Amino acid sequence: MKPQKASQYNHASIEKKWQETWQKDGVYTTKENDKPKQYILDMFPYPSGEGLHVGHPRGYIATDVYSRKKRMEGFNVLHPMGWDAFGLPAENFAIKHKVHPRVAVEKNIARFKEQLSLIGFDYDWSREINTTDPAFYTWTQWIFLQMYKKGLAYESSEPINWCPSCQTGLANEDVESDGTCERCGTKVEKRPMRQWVLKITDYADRLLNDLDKLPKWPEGVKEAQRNWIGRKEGVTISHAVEGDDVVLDTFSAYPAWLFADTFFVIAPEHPLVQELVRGTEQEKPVFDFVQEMKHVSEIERGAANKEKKGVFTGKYAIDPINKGARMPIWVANFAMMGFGTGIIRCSAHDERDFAFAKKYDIPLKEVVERTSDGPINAHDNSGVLKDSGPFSGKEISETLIKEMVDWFAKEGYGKRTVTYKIKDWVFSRQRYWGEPIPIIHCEKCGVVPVPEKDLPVLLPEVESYEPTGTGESPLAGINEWVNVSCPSCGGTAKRETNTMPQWAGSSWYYLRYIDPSNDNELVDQKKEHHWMPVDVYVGGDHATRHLIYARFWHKFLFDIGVVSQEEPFPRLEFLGFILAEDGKKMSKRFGNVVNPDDVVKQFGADAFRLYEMFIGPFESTVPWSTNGLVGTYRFLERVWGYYEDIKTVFGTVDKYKNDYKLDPFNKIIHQTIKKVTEDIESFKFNTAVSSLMILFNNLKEEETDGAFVVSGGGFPSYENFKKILQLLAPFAPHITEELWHELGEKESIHLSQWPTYDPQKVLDETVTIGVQINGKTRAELSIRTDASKEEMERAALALPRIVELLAGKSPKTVIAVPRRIINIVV
RNA sequence: GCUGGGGUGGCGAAAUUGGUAGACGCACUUGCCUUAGGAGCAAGCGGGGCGACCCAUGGAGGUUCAAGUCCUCUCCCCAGCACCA
Repeated sequence: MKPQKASQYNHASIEKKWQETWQKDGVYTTKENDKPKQYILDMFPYPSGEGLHVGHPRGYIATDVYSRKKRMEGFNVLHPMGWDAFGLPAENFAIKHKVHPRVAVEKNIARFKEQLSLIGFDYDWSREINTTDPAFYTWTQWIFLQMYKKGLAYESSEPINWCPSCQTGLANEDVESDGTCERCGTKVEKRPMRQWVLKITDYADRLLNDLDKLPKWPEGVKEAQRNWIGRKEGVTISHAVEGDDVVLDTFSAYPAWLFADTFFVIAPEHPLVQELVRGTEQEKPVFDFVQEMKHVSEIERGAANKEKKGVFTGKYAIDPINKGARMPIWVANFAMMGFGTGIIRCSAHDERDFAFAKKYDIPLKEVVERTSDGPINAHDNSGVLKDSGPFSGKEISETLIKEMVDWFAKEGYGKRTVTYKIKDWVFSRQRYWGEPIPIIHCEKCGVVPVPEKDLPVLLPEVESYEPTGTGESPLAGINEWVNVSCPSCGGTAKRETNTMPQWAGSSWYYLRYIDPSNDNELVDQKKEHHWMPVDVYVGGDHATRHLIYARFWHKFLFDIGVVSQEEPFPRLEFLGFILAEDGKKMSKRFGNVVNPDDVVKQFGADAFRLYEMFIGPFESTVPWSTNGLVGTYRFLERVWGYYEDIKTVFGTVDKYKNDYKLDPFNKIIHQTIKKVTEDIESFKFNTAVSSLMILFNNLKEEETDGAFVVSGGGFPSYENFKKILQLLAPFAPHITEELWHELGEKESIHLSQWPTYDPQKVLDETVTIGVQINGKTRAELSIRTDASKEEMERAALALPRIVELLAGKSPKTVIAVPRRIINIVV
């Protein structure tokens, strides 16, 4: 019998002890040295008032495992953590509870840190950063000024998205596809107002093309960015209007139907509409329609099944393509000012246009043989063109579309044009809790940037954080802050009172960790060159927002010589969420939140960490299961119990170390070293954990046949047992540290050298393979790994079971694949 | 509608990238121990059949000695984008 003992595994005391020791000894402090570097980064959190639930730390645990392993492999590891603390939630909390947002943020950060510390992370807290720290945001403002100098930050008064609840303007990226505010779910309105805008469109092509240089990004994220950038090549065609000086421009990326187009529609808010109808008898009906449309938001108008409505302007445009044809011009709800030119050439082949034409009896022309009733849809790339000039008789294809674009441009029907879905980044917010935009408005000089020596422009104290709702930020009310003298002429001037959006700080924060106390420059060039790029960037969400903005800023910083690479994050690991046990999103609202503090208290940080890595593939969304966690807890109890057994059997560690010469588990240990090493590298943590479990299951079963035999189990050698602990150390840092020291080690296991495997020892000398007859497995064969095909065939045909089944029939062929399979075909 | 990712036991999932499908964990069943708290040990656990066997990776075809994996068609689920001109 194996010695039976109650487990002495006391996670609470072990974990507390080592967390304190690691901190005291500065085990995880990153110092500059000559070792090869690894910069491992989490998307830093927004410290909300709700605290963490068990879903949040999944990514942090992954980077923790990865960075611990890298450190043990001899890399100089930078694994920092910080806080993305500007933004609306803290401000709303502050308004509600009448405290300064800074106070709320400090409290939340303290709470987050406390929760994180219980889990035993290896963050280098000496590099902690906070986007609301003036020493940090001075550089956010500095980058803005550099963009301003390069003409990439400009003022605009175009109508922008306005959230009536948050009372601030928003970027397109902050609006959900159903037209609601990403923060609060309120319907977003269009509202003209003065704002600061960053010219991200200047970088659109590079942001798009360089995605191809990121092979280690998930395809889905890259595709989302491509869609968001939305680059389209096509032709812009200009049309003269009969009896008018007006020219109508239309854009087409799909010119297959240009010969079919018979009418125009213009967006109601298009300025040309007024010109077209001024003084005509259509002026009144058109004006009424435009007024009506003003009350309907663009998003509502865009709802897929919205009825098509419009009014005839009474005017005709001349079609240069179908020589001189007269095309009636309509104003219609389905044309959008924000898309293309706001004017559409319409044909029978577009579902929308078709429905509209039928409703108002507008003549149509078809350029494709029809096979069914109703519209022939654009973009299905099928059909043979007719009545289409030189393209008649040609089959529609992607190549033909490209040819047509070229032809229309070459023949002078239109100009080649590229359009983008991505719009310039609306960068001002009419709220308090953000970085002040470092600009001064002078009566005489106009817009004057704050001189760099005057940075940071500190966010002033204010009586009320309430948004004013007038399109001015609460800062506008602080006269002593707003009124300044112009840095250029000394005359009276006013500060810009808009603040930056939440995304500002996160667009460059990863550079700050490199040199967190550097107040002289954004980042020391030499250190930047040493640490960048980030080797692994881990996070979820933000496929298009943060990850596009950060790439944009980084490219800009590259252009002005501050950073040395064009892309900040060559490898991105996207993580899946953890749902509640009921399969729903974990949320206070559903009352299904599991708190990591409770889990850690009951089962310990190690079991929690191990479970979060074991729960499923890192990138997939999976439901939480406290029962599943019990499994990893039991596993750690077994690990602990295994050490207890060693002590019981050998008496002392010294005896185990010096007198025990057997090692029945050498092979599987080497196999596990290989598996765990490779799996951590490729973020396959679930199978790494499973291979460690398999290893321990085997340790139990193996028999030793010499001295120190415990009936029912043998032990690995002292050295090999330490290797096993090392493999487990990144996942379960506390229990392994404790046992490591129990085994007589003085240094931290986390600073020890990662075990390597001997490729020779990984190979089995025999394998069990399946023997199939006509592709169906009928027997098993245990054979030497290096057996030749002939040997395998002979051995398989000699198996009694096979002889019996063949019943004298001779096989047609035998396929023997060494170390894989034997298939006998009869 | 477009794009991306998926559909494998009761559940979370593995599968050497074309080679014995279901590793590992949970749940469950049986037995031992008789156990204070999600304890331990042994055995079992996709479905059907007493059986040798048969059927099984959303569905239907195909390629192959061999398909969860490759090809064609098709049906669902999740995410992002969408009256995109």
